[in-house]
Amino acid sequence: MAIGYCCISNGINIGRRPKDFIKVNRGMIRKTFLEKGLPYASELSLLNLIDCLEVLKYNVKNKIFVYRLSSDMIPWFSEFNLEELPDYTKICSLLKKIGDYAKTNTIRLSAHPGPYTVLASETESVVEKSIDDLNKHSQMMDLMGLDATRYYPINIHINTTQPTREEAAERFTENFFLLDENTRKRLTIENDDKLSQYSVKMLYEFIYKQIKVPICFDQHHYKYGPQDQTMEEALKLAYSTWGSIKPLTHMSSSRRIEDVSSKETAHADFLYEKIETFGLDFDTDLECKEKDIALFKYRKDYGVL
DNA sequence: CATGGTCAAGTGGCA
DNA sequence: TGCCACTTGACCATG
Repeated sequence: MAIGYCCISNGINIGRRPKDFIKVNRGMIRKTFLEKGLPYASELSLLNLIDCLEVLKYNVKNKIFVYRLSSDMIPWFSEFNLEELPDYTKICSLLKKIGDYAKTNTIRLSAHPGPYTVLASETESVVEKSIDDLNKHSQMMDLMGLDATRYYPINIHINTTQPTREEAAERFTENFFLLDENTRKRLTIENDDKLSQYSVKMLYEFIYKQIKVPICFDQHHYKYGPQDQTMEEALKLAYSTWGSIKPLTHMSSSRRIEDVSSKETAHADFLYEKIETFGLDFDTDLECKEKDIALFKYRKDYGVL
């Protein structure tokens, strides 16, 4: 099992002055985008991608071979196509470098578009934007030269249950076919942390059975989602959907351990429990606020690499 | 350089 | 009804 973290490295900036911070998610507010437009978006994208490569090098130095790419590397990407950026050529060559570096060093990259990506939305414009967003994630991976397989997954939640779980899931399976081919080959789906949303079993019944999209198991979400299986059953069912690809899972602890006033579904700074594998081999993203620092602590606390 | 108000997007749960 | 949470706080005007 290889363990990684998501998007932001906290450790890489220890000892650096704020102006020298390495970060992959420089952005801007709407007002600035309207004022400065594509040239500035291009400039920030370049800086983010340069730093992304630095983060990968830092990861290898620290024996971290699983890493989730930030979805915020290209600011305002919903508003233009990559080809429109003044630095398009440089951006392509950087993406290629990132992919080459990842492959040479066997880093497993993934992406996880967020709450605004609702492929199953009842609103047509939201579906269109979601398709565009997913295809753009896939396009970046294409430019990185990454295989279009679930070894480099683009993982999403269903993000809606309107008007019912079953109907939303059905829309998901229909809209799936509107995605670019490589996007479809990369897509995976994740269980939710709310009783009203999707358990692993529901994803399996409503979606996997129809379109064979593998299920990314989130152990923390499992605890707060519909309790229709034991954790072992849910993990094993999700595991069974990955075929020959090593499954990817998510792990985190409840923030309530650190702050009794916070919501139990919120994520903690660190992981406070050992990852239960039930004898299976899979990769894991730690979803902890302290990022790579949380990974180092986990290794130390549990004596694992 | 530090601080605090403000900030694209969709959906759902909670005070 | 408005805020929080979500895969991740960060931007930027001001002092």
